[in-house]
Amino acid sequence: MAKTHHDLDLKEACIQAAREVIAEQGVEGLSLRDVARKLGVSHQAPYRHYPSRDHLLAAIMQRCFEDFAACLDQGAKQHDCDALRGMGEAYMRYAAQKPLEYRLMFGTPWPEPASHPELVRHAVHAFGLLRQHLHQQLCTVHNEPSGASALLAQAELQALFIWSSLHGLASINQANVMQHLVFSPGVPALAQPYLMGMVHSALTHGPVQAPPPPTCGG
Amino acid sequence: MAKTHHDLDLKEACIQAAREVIAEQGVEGLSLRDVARKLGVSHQAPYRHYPSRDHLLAAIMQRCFEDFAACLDQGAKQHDCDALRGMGEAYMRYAAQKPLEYRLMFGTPWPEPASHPELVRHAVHAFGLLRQHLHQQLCTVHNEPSGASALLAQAELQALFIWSSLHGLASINQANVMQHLVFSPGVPALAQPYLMGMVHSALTHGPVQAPPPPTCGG
DNA sequence: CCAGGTAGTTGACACTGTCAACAATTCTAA
DNA sequence: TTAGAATTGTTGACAGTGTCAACTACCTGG
Repeated sequence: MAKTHHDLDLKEACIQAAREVIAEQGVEGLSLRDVARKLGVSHQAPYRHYPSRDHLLAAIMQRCFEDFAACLDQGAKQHDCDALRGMGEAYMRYAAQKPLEYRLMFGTPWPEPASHPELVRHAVHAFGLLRQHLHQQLCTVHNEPSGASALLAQAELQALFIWSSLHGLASINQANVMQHLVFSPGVPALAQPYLMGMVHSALTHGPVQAPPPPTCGG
Repeated sequence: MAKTHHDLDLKEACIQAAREVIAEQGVEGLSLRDVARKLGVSHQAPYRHYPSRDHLLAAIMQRCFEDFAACLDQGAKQHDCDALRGMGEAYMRYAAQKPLEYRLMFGTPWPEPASHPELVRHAVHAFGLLRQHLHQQLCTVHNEPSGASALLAQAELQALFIWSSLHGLASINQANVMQHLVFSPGVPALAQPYLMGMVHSALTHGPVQAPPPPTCGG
């Protein structure tokens, strides 16, 4: 009885076990055979449920994106007087607390995307949360209907800017270079609030337009 | 004659060949045995010059950081009426033109850093260029001696902000998610100049300080 | 009772990084 | 000049991986 059913489906158990391995050793340390051993089944058993290692990885990444989006959503609601800041802090919290999952989502070359449309859907959804929020906010401020496409484009630019800054800091924070840079005292702790203040400032004041590149004197 | 000397040292030829493989297939596709085959030597020959695959990788990453730093330097000099913008554009150009090298430097888990101090040195140097430039600029503006430590800390915060934004955008641009996001027309092309304008704006106006988190109403 | 599908097993293959032992070449010192 | 040592490269092995193919146990519908 217990031998055939592994108390969960093997399909689900694979994801579970693989996520544990990844959370301990990172993606590079994940091998299907390890997962199989961990579950006490033969090295080919997982292949009954996932056609290849990449498919299992895709399934795991999908779960991570779900978690991540939920985390952003919760951050936005919790900090509801400034939902944008709430999302931003939730973003950085997730990256700090689950560095290997974060790396898996944003730092690992994806498996063939064509064969994993579900994964793409979930990934796009997470970005959509940010874009949607910014769009709505812009429409409220400008007092225009939410169909205005100029505002949508602007919201997308803002979203890309915010996303870039946050992702950049998160990514740099867990990069190995960071541990070897020597900063003035207090700088590492101040980096995140400072960056969020700068982002806020840029959103408030708008961009400074670039001077035309060829001639330098203005 | 040619058989023993491979017209370059084998040591150098390994780096060369490996960089080609990486530029074609990425780090994941790199195998020492492939390199050896490509050079027409036995699969163990590279081991005479690099104790392990990681050591070869470290040597390659070091070269990439040298190239990268040189690229930033040149960008700063070329665009000398606004050296900061020059560096920024050089940064993004490098990331766009050599995505796999960029990924190798900033997106790959490093080999044991303790055993590769040279690599660390070169990596730190690239960041130092940015920090140093900002520090100097701040000192000029504030008319203070360049030993002032408060200004150094501020320069470091600015450097981290700039670096985060640029790295974030570069990283997102080559992330697989990006290809599947649907944007309003013109947005992808505008993303980089917009972001640089926002960064410029934030540097001009300074950060907006975060409200205290616990109570929301101001 | 039996055919067929599902889930899991065993065994093989090509590939990887790495260790050990061996050969050839070059350098060095008497 | 020559003997020994060091450098450099080769061959062969081992454990590990992902994956294909063939085989077995089970459960289910007719």
